[in-house]
Amino acid sequence: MPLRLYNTRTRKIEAFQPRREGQVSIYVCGLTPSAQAHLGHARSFLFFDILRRYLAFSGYHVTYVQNVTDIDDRSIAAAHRLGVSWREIVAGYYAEFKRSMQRLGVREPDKEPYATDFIPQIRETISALIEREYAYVASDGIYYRVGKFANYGALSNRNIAELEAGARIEIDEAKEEPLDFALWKFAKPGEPHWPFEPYGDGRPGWHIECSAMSHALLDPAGTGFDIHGGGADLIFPHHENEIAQSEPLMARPPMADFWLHGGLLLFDNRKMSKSLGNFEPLSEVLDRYDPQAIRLLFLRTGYGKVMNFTEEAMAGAVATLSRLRRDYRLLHEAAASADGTAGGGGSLTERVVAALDDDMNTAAALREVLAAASAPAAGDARERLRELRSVLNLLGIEPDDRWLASPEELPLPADLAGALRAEIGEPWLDGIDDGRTALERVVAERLAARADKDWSRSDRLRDALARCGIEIKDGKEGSAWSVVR
RNA sequence: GGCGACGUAGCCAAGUGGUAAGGCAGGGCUCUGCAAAAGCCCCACUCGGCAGUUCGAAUCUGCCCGUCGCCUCCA
Repeated sequence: MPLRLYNTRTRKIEAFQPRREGQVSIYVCGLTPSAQAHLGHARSFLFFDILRRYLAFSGYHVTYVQNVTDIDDRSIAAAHRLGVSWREIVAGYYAEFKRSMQRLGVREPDKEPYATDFIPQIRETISALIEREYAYVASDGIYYRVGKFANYGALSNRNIAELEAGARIEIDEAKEEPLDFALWKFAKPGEPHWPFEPYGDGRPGWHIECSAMSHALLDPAGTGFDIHGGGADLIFPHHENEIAQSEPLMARPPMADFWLHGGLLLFDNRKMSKSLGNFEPLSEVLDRYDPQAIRLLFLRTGYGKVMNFTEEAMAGAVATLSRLRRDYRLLHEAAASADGTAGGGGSLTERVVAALDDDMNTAAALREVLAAASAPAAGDARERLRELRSVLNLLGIEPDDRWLASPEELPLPADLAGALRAEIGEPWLDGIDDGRTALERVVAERLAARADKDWSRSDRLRDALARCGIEIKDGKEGSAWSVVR
C-alpha cells in the first residue's frame, strides 16, 4: 500500500509518486523571522519533520528545503522601532526559532536558503516575467499582472472575479489591477535595498523568493518538483502567487505535484497569529512543557485539521508521555534480562506504516505505538524494544537518558538545597549546599516525624519537598522520593 | 458576499456504511496515618438539528443551525 496524501492542488487524496525513482524533493515555506515563533509554527514544522522522516524511512533520498524570508515589511518596521538593523531582528528571531526546533526534535532542513542570498536569482525571475509581460514596472515597484495568468486561483479554488468582489484589497493607484502584487518594492529612504538595473534599487516582495529559490535549488530544469508545503494560511495568496510567478517560466508545469498544507492551530478558539497577538512565544511554551509532550499533542490530531490548543489537552499529552516513558523503561529492563530468544516482531511497524500511508495518520500510528508499549510482555523483549525504538524515531520521539532513568536517578532541580532552606527554614538545614545531602536530610527528618506520628510536621515537609519539585512516596519500608519530570 | 474546513461525553480526540478507541478531568475501590504513585472498576442507549437513502448511518444525500479559517501580513 503506497503512501497516499491529500493534495491541495487537486483536492483529492492521491497516491504519492515521486518524479525520480527513489528521490523526493520537498520545498516548505519557512519562517519570516520578523517576530517570535509561536506554537502554530511548531505544529506545522513538526508535521513536515515527520513526513520527511517517513519518506526517508520508506527508502527515499529526501531533499528538504525550507526557506527563510529574511526581508519583509515587518522586520524593517521592527528595526526602525527598536533602532537596530533589520538583520539583527531577523537573526535574533531566527536563532530563537532554530533553538525551539531543536528542542522539539525537528531535524534541520537540508537547505535553508535566505531570500537575501538569492537576490540575483530573484532579479532574473522578475526580468523574465517582465519580458513575457507577466510583470510591469509601476511608480513604486514592479508588479505581477494577475490577469495575464490564466490559471490564477486554481490552487486555492477561487476566481479573479470573486477575489475582486471581496474588495478588501486596498486600491493602490500604482497598480494596474487591485489583485496585482509586488515582485519588487522600490526603496524608500532608510529602507534596505539592492540594486536592480535598469528598474531601480529596492527589495523583493513577498512570494518571489520562493519561486526563485525553489527553482534554483530543486528545479533548475523548470519541470517541477515533488512536494511543496506550508501552513494552510499560505494557500492564498502566497502559494497561489508562487505558482503564478513560476509556471509561466517553466518548461513544463506544474511547479510541484503535491501541495501539502498543515492545519492551523487555534488558541482559545482563535487563530494563533502575529497580528492577533494571542500567542505565547514558542520558546516560552517549551520552557513550560516538555517538548516531547508537545510533539505527542500534535501527533494526536490529523495534520490537516484545525486544532484548538488548550491547557487541558496539553496536560493529557504530558500524562501520555510519562506513561510512555515508564512503559519504555520497563520494556528496556525486561530486554536487559531477556535471554535472547529470537522474536518475530515487525507487526507494530506494519501497523504504523499502514497508518502513515493513510495520509499521514499520526493519531492512528501513535495509538499503535502506545498500545504496543504498554502491552503485557509478549514476544521477545529485545525485539519489541528494538521495534518500539525504531517506530518512535519515525515519529520523531527519541528516547533519551531520562527515559531510562528511574525517577530517583533524574537530575535534581537546580539549587535544591537553597530552595529547601527557603521553604523549610529550620536550622538543621543551615550550611548544607549540596542538593542531594539536603534532600536526604529532609527525608530523614520527615521519617523521624512519622515515627513520632507527628503527621502535621510530616505533611509540612512533604509539601515543602513538593514545592521544590520532589515527590514523596511512602512505602512499607521507608519513603522513596522522585524528581518530578 | 465568495471559497473552504469543522461540529463525537466537562476538555482533547480516533473512528468515514455494520452497531461509539484512547487520553485528561471526575467518581468508586485496593493501598496509606493522610497522601502520592500504581492497579482495578465506573463515566456518550449516542455522534449539532431535521428530513432522506439503506436491512443497517456518527459515517452517504439534502436542508438548517453553529464555530473557525482564507479572501490583507500570516505556519
